[in-house]
Amino acid sequence: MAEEIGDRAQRLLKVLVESYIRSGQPVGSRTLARDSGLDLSAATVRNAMADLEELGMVSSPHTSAGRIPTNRGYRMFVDSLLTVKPLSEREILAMNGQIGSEGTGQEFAASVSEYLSEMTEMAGMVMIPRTAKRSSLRHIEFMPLSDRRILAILVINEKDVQNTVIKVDRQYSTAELQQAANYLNSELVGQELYDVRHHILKELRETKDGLEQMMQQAITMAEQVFEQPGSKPDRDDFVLSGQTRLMGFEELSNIEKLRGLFEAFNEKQGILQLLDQCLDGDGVQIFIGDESGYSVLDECSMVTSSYHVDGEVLGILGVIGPTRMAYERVIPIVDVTAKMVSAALAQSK
Amino acid sequence: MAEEIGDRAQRLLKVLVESYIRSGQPVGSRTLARDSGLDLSAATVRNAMADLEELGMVSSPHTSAGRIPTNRGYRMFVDSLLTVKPLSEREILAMNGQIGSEGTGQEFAASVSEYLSEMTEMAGMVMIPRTAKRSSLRHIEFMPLSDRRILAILVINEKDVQNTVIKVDRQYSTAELQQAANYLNSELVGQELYDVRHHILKELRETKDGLEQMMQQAITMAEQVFEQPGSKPDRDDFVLSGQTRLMGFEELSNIEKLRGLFEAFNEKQGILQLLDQCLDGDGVQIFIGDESGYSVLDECSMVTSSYHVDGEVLGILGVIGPTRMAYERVIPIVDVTAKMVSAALAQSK
DNA sequence: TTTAGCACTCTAAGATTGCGAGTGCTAATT
DNA sequence: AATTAGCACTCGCAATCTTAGAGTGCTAAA
Repeated sequence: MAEEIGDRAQRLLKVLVESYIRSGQPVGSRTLARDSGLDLSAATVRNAMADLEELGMVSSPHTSAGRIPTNRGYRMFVDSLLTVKPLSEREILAMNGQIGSEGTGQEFAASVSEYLSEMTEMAGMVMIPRTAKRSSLRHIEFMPLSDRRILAILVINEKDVQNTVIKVDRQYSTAELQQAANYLNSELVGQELYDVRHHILKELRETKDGLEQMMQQAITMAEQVFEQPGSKPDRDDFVLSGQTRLMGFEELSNIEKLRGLFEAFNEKQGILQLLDQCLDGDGVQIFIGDESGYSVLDECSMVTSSYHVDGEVLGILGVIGPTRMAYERVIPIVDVTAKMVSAALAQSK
Repeated sequence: MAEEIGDRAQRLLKVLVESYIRSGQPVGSRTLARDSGLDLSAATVRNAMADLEELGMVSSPHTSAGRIPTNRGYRMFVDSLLTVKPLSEREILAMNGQIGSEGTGQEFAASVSEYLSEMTEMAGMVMIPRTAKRSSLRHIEFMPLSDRRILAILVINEKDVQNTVIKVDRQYSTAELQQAANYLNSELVGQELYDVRHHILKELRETKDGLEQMMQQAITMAEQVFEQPGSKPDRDDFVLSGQTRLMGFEELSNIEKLRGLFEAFNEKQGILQLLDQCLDGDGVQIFIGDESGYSVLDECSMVTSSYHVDGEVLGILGVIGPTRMAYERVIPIVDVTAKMVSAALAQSK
C-alpha cells in the first residue's frame, strides 16, 4: 500500500494543491504541466496523476474535470511539501501592538482569539485548559447563600475569579465560613491548582484526625469546590471568535453542513476534546478534514499551537477554517501568535 | 391613505395570512375563495385583493403568482385578526416540569431560553436588564490584585455573583480593603442595586466630611464598581439559545442574510437595544420584520413579553424567528412562559 | 519512459418548449 | 351597484435539448 512517491510526483502534488487552494477549481493536466516548471507534457502529467489517484492523494469530481486533493493529499502537502512564508516585520510589529496583556485572562484570551480571526479571516480560538498547572491559588472565600448552598469564590493567578456554588449538609454562619476560609487560605494560598486538586487535599484529609470539627468540614467543602470543575470541562475556558466568517466560504455554503458546524460550536464539547489532544504535541499541529473522526468538521481544518511559559503548556490556540485554506500563511500566523502569547504571559507573570 | 378596510376584506386577509403561514406559498384567488368560507367567487376575491394590495397589505412576487402578506399585512393580522389558541393543559404541565428555579440567575435564564427555543423551534432569548430594581445587594468584598487593580465581588440576590476589576490610585493592603468593605457592607447590604447606584452613594458622599480618610476612599471605590456596569449593557445578562434552528428556515437560506443575523447575535448590542424598548410595554409585544429599523431582522419577527414580580418588570423574554411564523401558537407560549417565570421568581424570592 | 493524437465523457450554460397557476379586464347577471 | 363568468394574457417553473469546453484514458509512435 505504502508505495513510494517519486520526487516528480511530489512536485506535481505540491503544485496541484497550491493551485487548487488558490483557485478552488479542479486542476487539469495541461495547467499542471505548464505551472509545474518541470517541462513535461500534459500526457505525462496525466500518467502521474493516475498514480497519485491510485495512492489516494487526489481525486476527480467527475470524469472530465481536473483533480483535487483528497484529505490524504492535503496531509502529505502540509507534512512534507509545504513551504511556509514567514511573516513580514511589519505584520509582527502590528501583532505586538494588538496583543497586550491587559485585563483578565478571559479578556486576554478573547482579544487573541479575535486577532487570529482577523488575520486569517477564519474563526479563531483560544483554550485555557483547566488542568493548566500554572494557575496558583491566591485566595479562597465562602459566602452563605439561601438554603444550604454556599458560594465559593476562588481568586486565581492575580487575575481571574471563579465562582462555584456548593451544597452542604446544614446551614453555616458567616463566622463559621470565615473560619473555614481562613484555615484553607493558610494551607492553600500560593499552591498550584493542580497540586491542590491532586495531592494537597488528600494529604490534609489524611492528617485530619488531629483537627477540629470545623477544619474537617472546611476540607470537605474544598473538595467539592476543586472537584466540581474538573469533572466537566468548564465552558468558560474556551473562546471562539469570528465564526460567522466561515459563512463566507463556498465549501460551507451548504446550509446543512453549516448548521452542524455551528451546533458543534455551541456545544463546544467535541471541539474541546479535539483540542485536548493537541496538548501533548508541541509546535503547530494540524487537523485535516475528518481526520479527527469528528464528522461536522468534514470540510474543515484546524491549525493549532500550544503556548507555554517555562516549558509548561498553558493552553492551546489556533484557527478553524475550510480545508482549502492558505496553510503557508495560516501556519506562521498561528505559530507566531502562540509565541507572542507565551512571551506576553511570561512577562506579566 | 387610511382608507377603511371592510369586514370582508379583513376576513380575506386573515385567511390569506393563515394560509401563507401554513404553506409558505403565495395564495391565489381561487384557493382563497374556497377556504374563506365566504361563498364568493374567485373574481370577487380578486377585486378585494387588488384593494388590499393598494393599501399595502399584500403583494405578489410576480404577475401570475398569488398574494403574500407584506409586513404591514402581518401587522394588521397580529393586531386585530389573530385568534390565538391557548396551550393545552398538558403543555402547561410539561412546562411546569421544565422550568425549575434551580441554580443561579444565569442558569435559570439559560434553561428558560432553551425551553422557549424547543417549544417554538426557533431561537429563544431571555434578558435580565441591569436596571432591574429587584436585585438587592447581599455582600461586597474587595481583594487586591497585582498593580493597582482591585477585584470587587458583589453578591446579589442570594444567587448571583458579579466580579468587577477597578483601578485605584495606590496599593492597598488586605487589611485596608477589609475595612473599606466592612464599612460599605454596613451601609449598603440589603439595599436595592438601583437605589445604591442612584441615591445612596450620592448621599454618602455628601455626608463624607465627618468620615475618616479610609471611608472616603471606600466610597470612591464603590462608585467605580457600581457605575461601570451601568454604562455599557453588560453581555452577561442576555441569553440566546437555539440560534441554529433558524438555519432550518427557507426564508433564511440566503447565506448573506444568515450571516448578518448571526453577526447581530454575536454583537448582541443591537438586539439588546430593541429589547430595551419592550421594557415599557406590558403583555406580549411583537416586532415584525424591519419595523425595528434594524435591517438584519428583515425577514424575522420577535415575540417578546416582560416578566415581573410585584408589578416590577424584571426582564424580557421571547423568541426570534422568521416573519412567517405560527403566531397563534408562539404568542401563547411566550405569554405563558413569562407568567410561569414571574411565578417561579415570586416563589423563590 | 515520454509524448502526440484521438475518441470519449461529462458538465455547465443557454435556448426552447409546454404547462399550470393566477391575474386583470370586460361584459353579463343579479 | 355589487357580483360573477369568461377570456386573453403573463409569468415562472420544470423538462428537454443543444452546444462548447475542458479534461480524461488509451494506444501507438518516438
